[in-house]
Amino acid sequence: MQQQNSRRSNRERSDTTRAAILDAARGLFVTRGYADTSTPDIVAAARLTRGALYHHFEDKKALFRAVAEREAGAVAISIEQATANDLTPRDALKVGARAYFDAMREPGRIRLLLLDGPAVLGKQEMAAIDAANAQRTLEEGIAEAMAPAVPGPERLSAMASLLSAAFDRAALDIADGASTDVYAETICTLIDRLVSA
Amino acid sequence: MQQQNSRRSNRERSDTTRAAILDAARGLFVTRGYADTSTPDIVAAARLTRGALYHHFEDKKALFRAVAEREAGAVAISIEQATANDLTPRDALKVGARAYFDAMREPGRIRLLLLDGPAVLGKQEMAAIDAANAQRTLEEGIAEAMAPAVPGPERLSAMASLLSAAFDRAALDIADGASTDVYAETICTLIDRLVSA
DNA sequence: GCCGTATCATACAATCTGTATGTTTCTTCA
DNA sequence: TGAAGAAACATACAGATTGTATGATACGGC
Repeated sequence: MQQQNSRRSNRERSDTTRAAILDAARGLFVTRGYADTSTPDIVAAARLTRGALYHHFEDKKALFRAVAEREAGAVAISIEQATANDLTPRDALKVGARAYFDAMREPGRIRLLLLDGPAVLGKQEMAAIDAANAQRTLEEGIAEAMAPAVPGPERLSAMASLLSAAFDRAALDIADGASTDVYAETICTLIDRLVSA
Repeated sequence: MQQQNSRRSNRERSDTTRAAILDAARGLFVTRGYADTSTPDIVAAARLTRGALYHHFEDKKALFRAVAEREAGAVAISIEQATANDLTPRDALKVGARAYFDAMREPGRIRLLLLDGPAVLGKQEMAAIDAANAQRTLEEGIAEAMAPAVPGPERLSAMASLLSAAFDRAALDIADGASTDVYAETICTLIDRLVSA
């Protein structure tokens, strides 16, 4: 006889508490930053205990990694949706940039992905999280847009990295009050001139 | 009767211990990162005690700020020296970029100024530290190089910010093993195309 | 030479992280 | 179905860290 509704499968229990911890952690990481957020505060916000946290995550850094991965995934999905229509490679770059700016306006993503992320996880790991596909897609986009005058792989990779850095900085400046339109236009001219060799 | 050479002025005492703390802190911040460096470790490396540290610096963050400021100042001097000769505005941008890459190869500067800095001090304060003059010089350089087709102040500021972000990313990638020459050339073409409106 | 202050050392309280251990709930299988 | 075992979670603990408060020593002005 299973008592009313208090009987839940282990999988179900794990999923809900894991999600609760992730949500609470995201909220605190965003408002206070990673360093100034304590695990007691996180579990208090999630109405749990530190036992649950350390059962689901190896340590505080692993929890942050999970939060950052989830956030980066959401950003990636937004961009994919925006560039799903068949566009010219050059327009895909521009539309993708605009979609990235819009996605990064979601409060907290700047701090999570561009400020705390690199410091907490290191540049390598952070790049692996969001650029696993982004870097490759960017390279492909640039290559197609510049065809047939495609630069060598090293130059291409460098161009993609620099362009992605410009995207990040644009998102940062926009979050600090700069005009999205001005930056979108500036990025567009940047793409145009970069591509029109 | 002043005992042999142990008599030093207060100013002298302060300067040496302050420098010792800064040096020790820099070394540890660079190798372990800000978060994984403890104040006991810092003062142990400086052969002092935490009392001295908290006498000279308000807290750990203030110490980091002092270290970062000193480092950013050194970078700025390197760039100024490199661009001191009278060059065309466009060449000044290119030479300055190259000087920046070289200056940032000094071990630890990447971590201090580009990774930990923004996370610990925030984007605003970090920008105030290194871009106080850099941003303005960059804008002037771009404006002169693009003359007479100078864009409006908003666009100009955006271009300078994006270009500076590209510089930073280039320094990061170079620190991760990318070729300095490839990135220097890529930055040069980027400048050429951006400027030749 | 003495008193106030700056410099630095030591001691302390509060907090946090990670782990170890205990308790409850679910799952499996005989 | 009913233990036995494992998973999920709570509690307790040890070590370390930060910032402050207090104490000792060296310097500076009168």
